[in-house]
This record gives sequence, structure tokens and C-alpha cells, in this order.
Amino acid sequence: MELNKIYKGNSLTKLKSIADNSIDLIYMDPPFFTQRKHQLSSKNAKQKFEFSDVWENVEAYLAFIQRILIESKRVLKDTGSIFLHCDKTASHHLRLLLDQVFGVNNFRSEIIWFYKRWSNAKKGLLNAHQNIYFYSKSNNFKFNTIYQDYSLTTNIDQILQERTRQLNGKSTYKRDEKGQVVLGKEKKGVPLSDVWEIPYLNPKARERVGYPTQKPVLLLNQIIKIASDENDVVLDPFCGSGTTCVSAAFLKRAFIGIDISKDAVKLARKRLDKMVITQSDLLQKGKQFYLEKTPKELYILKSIGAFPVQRNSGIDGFLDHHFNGKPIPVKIQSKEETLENSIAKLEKASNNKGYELKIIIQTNSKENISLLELNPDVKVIKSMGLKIQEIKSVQKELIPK
Amino acid sequence: MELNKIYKGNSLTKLKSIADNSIDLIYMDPPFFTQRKHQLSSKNAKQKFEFSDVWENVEAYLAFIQRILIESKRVLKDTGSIFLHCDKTASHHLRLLLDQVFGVNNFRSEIIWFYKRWSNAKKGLLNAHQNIYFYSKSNNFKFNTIYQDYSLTTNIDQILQERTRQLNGKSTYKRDEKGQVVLGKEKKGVPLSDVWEIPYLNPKARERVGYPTQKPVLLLNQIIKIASDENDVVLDPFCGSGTTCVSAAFLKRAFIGIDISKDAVKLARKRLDKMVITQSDLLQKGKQFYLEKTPKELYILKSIGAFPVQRNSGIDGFLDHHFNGKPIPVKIQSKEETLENSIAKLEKASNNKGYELKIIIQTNSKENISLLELNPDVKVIKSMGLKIQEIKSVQKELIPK
DNA sequence: ACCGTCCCTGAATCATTGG
DNA sequence: TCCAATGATTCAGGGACGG
Repeated sequence: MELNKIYKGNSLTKLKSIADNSIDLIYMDPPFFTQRKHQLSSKNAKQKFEFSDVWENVEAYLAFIQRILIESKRVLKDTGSIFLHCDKTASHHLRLLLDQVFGVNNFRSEIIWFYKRWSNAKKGLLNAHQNIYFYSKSNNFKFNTIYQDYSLTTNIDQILQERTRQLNGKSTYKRDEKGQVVLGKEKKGVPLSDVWEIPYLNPKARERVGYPTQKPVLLLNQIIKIASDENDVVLDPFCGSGTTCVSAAFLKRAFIGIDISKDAVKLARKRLDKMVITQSDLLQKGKQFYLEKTPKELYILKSIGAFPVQRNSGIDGFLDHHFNGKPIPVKIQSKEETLENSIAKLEKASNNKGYELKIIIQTNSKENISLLELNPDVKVIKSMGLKIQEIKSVQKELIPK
Repeated sequence: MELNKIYKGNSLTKLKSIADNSIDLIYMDPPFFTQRKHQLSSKNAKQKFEFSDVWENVEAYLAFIQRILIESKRVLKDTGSIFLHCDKTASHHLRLLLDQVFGVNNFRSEIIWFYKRWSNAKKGLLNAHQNIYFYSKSNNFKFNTIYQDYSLTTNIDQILQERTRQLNGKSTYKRDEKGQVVLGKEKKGVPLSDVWEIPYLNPKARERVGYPTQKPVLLLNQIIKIASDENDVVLDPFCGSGTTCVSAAFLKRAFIGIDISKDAVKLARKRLDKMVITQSDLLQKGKQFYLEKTPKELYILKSIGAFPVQRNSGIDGFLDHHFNGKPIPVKIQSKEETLENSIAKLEKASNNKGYELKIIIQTNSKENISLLELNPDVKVIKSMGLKIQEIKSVQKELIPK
């Protein structure tokens, strides 16, 4: 089967045409057994998408899913994993199937995706989570740990110290002969837990394409990051509007998408086209479409009191105070760009706009632009990260061996 | 059976001696099928508590629980509910039993209790939640909605305003003849959802009594509040150290506790005499209290790839890579501080720690520290915001009028 | 193959110090 | 005497290791 394609057809049939041990990661988001027909319209209301989740009984539903799972296991590589997304309606039945097909020992995690939601007047608790079951094909599964910030209550300077045991077996922080604390090895933060708070797709989100039960790309990004590497193959046998494929493409994984609805496949392909074009175009447009700025860029902008600008490849933000009555555009040098390149882009985007001061944040190279070549209204500032790098390398030379 | 007592004995036998339709709420926290023996010592190490959670197979475990559930249903009033606490190990099996005994239609919620806890070197996601299944005996179940604060991002003064529809059908906020907004009826907040973040009972918490698997009273409070009223009867057939009874007593509900361990019963009785409920700082003061950094400081830290440190007046963060095998502390000059002052604080906090490189981010003054006064391992970096300010003031002089 | 023991872990508390 | 700052403590985990 060809990669990076979305196929229209029955999931089971299409799965059967995939070779054994060829897939690294399967994410599936099958019907939840809601016994309802789901429909939603695209934003311009031109098109209505729908799919039916009505079954004769739960056994019929489970028999269907079971066949899908058996094929899924077959196509997975030995190091592969499957993520089955569902909700409380049938989660227990589905997990029994997973236990059966993949084995109890290959259960890895129950991931809870939760979100804050607009409330209604139902008697009872507001539903605000869905379940994702993570099973691997074997013990030898692929896993990349993601690290997160320490809790606010953690004493981080303590955590960085090495510990030892006293004679009575109690643990304390180690000190050397001089009474100095002994520092431990590098820490990366706290490993990601099985409870993920990721905002539900806001009804107004640009990402929304009008497909019912659409999942946020951020959720898929996290799954794909922890369970696969670049160039691995990701499969989604119920791909709907194609979120999994978009995420896979964005993260440089190969993908196969399958859906039975002609409209869904058409939509997913369209969504992906936008994405794929952008990939060749330095991923710029894709980033803007789905992720806007990288977190780091956002942090840089925020730290200088600038607000971000989307959809402009030459300007990343504007400072929140004017200069001589004119806005001050800011551009952050991106990974792929030379400094010169960045400056040219900023100049181009500022053409005819009358800005009196423009700022470039230099981030990832030590090339120095001669001040003479620079227009006097363009200022280059080294990012603090870059400065720290420089300090580190100079410092290293000074330290006595 | 007499109320407000804790009974020693087999759960099933004791349950059988309770009258039909006499209980308002059952909470149970049976063994989780961990296939392990759980043990823990009381703080003074005088007493060791333990229970075994080892079973021949899952069927034996389920048969045991099933009998308990059948009796539980019998003793519940028609308006009553049951909360079954478990974890991922057997949650799916247990929910099938609940479906069987109480009926699929009486499933109310899957409550996710999540928390932060210490981490470990596991390959995979860190477990940070447990599951509580909420079933009622009938549709006519008792339920009290708890309202919580609006999320911080909600625009509260807008929510309080009354809305109306324009001629074109669009919704807007209403205004009276004078153009003043019209305030709507009282809002109570957001109804409680099925995902609860309640701090795990910390190893050092005073509330801890040394019984393994002890649950926080705050968790039980929430359950008892939503599913019962004052003077109702709460039953816990696996009461262990008696948390449920403490919570019930505290909330003025009657209770019956049952446990098979003599030691547990003794402990629970003692605990009831002298109730200790941890006033969790984290819950009481809220996360905001611990968040000492301003958003700008956080952005600066993130933009240089540092993780924030909350509880240390001399260090704001650590870079995420070591230098010569040692962490690099970062301090951001705060508004009220002179640069000299900041440096002194950083030096003090680093005392005896053996850091080989320390970084100060200068933010809000143009004072320059003579390099001679500075220890060679302290480096001052001007923040990008400061540099932009400097550029602006120099630029202003250069601009032709 | 299975067991107990040891180690590393970090969140959130208690405990002690310092002004 | 009272906070505020920070040092000390310990576990419904989980891997490695040795018998």
C-alpha cells in the first residue's frame, strides 16, 4: 500500500491489504457506540458531514471492532503500539477486546484526555474527558519520554542535589568533606503522565473543518511523538477529517488514512494538501495553519512585550509600544534561515509601510552582519539563548583543568 | 444494624445483616487486583498495617466483588447511589459487573481522580489517576450539583450580563435605554465535572495514619456532598482506616463502616474520636499562590530554555543543560532590585552549591556593574526588552526632525 | 522463573532556622 | 513573637540485581 495517502473504503478490507509487520503506530477513533447519527456543517454551511453510529446491539459493534483489532495487530511491527480512542460508553468492552487481542501484558496506559467544556443543565456530573487505551504489540515497544515542568511546589534546588542513605537507612542529601552539597546529574523535568489536559476544539477554532467529533491536532501530536520516530509509519483506519494524517505529516512521519465516507476523504485530502504544500515550503504555512508559532518563538515575543502576528512570513510580532508613532515589527530568525535571509524577509514585509525601527532577534548562528550593510532602522539583537551559548563556550576555556 | 459504628468482619456477611433499602450512599474502595501485599507503618513505626491483594485469578476476584455488589444493590434505597473506586488494573472488569448488577441505564459517570505524585524511571507514561464508577439504583437518584469557580480565562463580567437576540438572530449582550448593561440572574459558577484534581495524600501529610492506600478526606467529601444530604446513611464495606466514616461524620451524615482487619478497625475508631483533616495548602490557597513568577519572568525563562524554580528567592530557574556537569542557576533582576542586589541574592542562594556558572538577566536599569567586582562565574546578560529600550532611546536622537 | 532488597524518584508536607 | 525562607522527610512506583 502506498504511503502518505488517504484511502476511501471499508476499514477492514483496506487493512487486509496492508502487509504484516509494516506499521509503527496505529491511532484509531472508531464510532463510540453512541447509537446516534452525528452531523455537523462546515463553516460556510456549504457542506454537511455526517456518519452513523447506530448498531443493532453492543455485540454487533464489538464484533466489528474486534475484527479491526485483529488486523491491526497483524500489520503492526513488533515495536509498534496502538492507541484506541473512545469514551465511557463502551470503554470497558473495548478494553476487554484489547486485552484479548493484544494480551493483558501489553496494556501500557489508560490515557485520560480532559478538557474544560461549556456547561449544560444535566443532572449529574459534566462529562469532560475521553479515554485512550495504549497497548503495544510486545514488551519491546518504542517509547519517547516527554518531559514537563516540575510542580510548583517542588523544591527544585533540592532535587538537583545528590542523596545518600544514613546508617539507619534514612535518605538525606549528600555533603562532601567541606560541607558542600553534591550535585547530581542533569535533570530533564517530570515525565509526562497519563492525564492530559488539551483544550477541546473551540467551536470557533480555525482548525475546525466542520467534521463531527474532530480531534485537536495537539492531542495527536502528543501521541505520535511518544510512540514513533521520524519516518515511521502511522495508520488511522477511521481517519475522518484527517487529523491524524495532518499531525503525522507535520511531525515528519509517513501515514496511511482510511475512511469509508467519500466526503470525509475528500475533506481530509484537502486539509492535507494545504499541509503538504507547506511542507515543501519550509513548513511555514503549515505551522501557521496549525500551530501558528513554535512555543519558543511565542515565549521570545512575550518576553519582550510583543504580540504575535500570524500569517506573515516576514514579521513575527509587533512590540506593544510604538516608536515615533510607528509600530515596531519584530522578526525572529528561524532555524532554517541565515541571519541575512531573515533580514531580507523583514525588509520585504516592511516595504512601503513606513516603520521607523525594525528588530531582528538572532537565535541560532554566530554570523555577524556588518553594521555598514544594515539599514540604520534595522537592529539585530542576539537572543538571550544565543548569548548564553557564547558565554558557555568562552567560560569553558577559562576554567582551570 | 446500628449506625455510626465501625464493624469488624467479612464484608459480605456484614452486608447481609443490613436491611433492604436502608442506605443512601455506598462508597467502596476494594482491593484493586494488584496481586501484591500492601503494607505500611504508622508514623511512630509502632504499628504495621497490611492487607493482601493477591488472588488466584481474575475470575476469583470478580466473583468476590460481584457478591458484594449484589448485596450493595439490595441495601441501597431507590434514590441511592454507589461509587466504586478502582484503578486501571481491573476497571473494565469491574464496570462490566456494575453494568450487570445495576443495569447499563444506571451508569452515571466515570469519575477520574487525578493528582501529581512522585515519578520514577518507568518506560511509558506515569500513572496519575484512579477511576471511580458512579452508578445509581434508579433514575430517581439523589444528586446535589456542586458549583466551582469559573476558569481564569472566563470573562466573568460578561457572563453576568443578560443576553438578547438581535433582529438577525445573532446573540449580543443586552443594554437598557441608557445604554447600560443589564445584569442577569445570579450565576453560581461552573457545575462540577467528572475529572477531579485533588492532591494525593502526601507522605508527610498529618492526615496520614500509616494505613496503606489511604484516601484523602477531601475526595470522600466531594462524593458524599454530591450524592447525599445531611442525616443520610453512608456505607463503606471496605473502610480500611476509616476515611469514609471521618468524612461522613464531618459532613453530618450517619455511617456504617466494615473492615476485616482488626487493626484497621481499631485505627478507624481511634481516628473518628480525633478527626484530622489536612488543610491542604495547595487546595486552600490555590495554585496561584505558589506561582510566584510573573508571566514575563516565565516567558524569559522559557525563551532561554530554563525551567522555573518557585520556592527560592535567589534563583528563578535552571537552564535545562548543565555546564561542566553542574546546573546553571538563572536569576532575573526584579523591578524593585538593583542589579547589585540581584547578584548578591543569587550568590547567597548558590552558596555551598558548587555551581560553576550563574546567570543574571538584567531587566530594568542601565546601571553597569564593573566587571572587576564580579566573580568570574557570574555573568550578566541584558534582557532583550532592556536592549530594545536602549536602542529606542539612541535611535530617537538619530532621527532627523 | 520468581522472590525480596536496594536504589532512584519528586510532590508536598512538616520542621527548623533566621531576621 | 511571628512570618518568611529553606532544609528534611517519605511513599497503593518501578527497574535492576542477586540469591
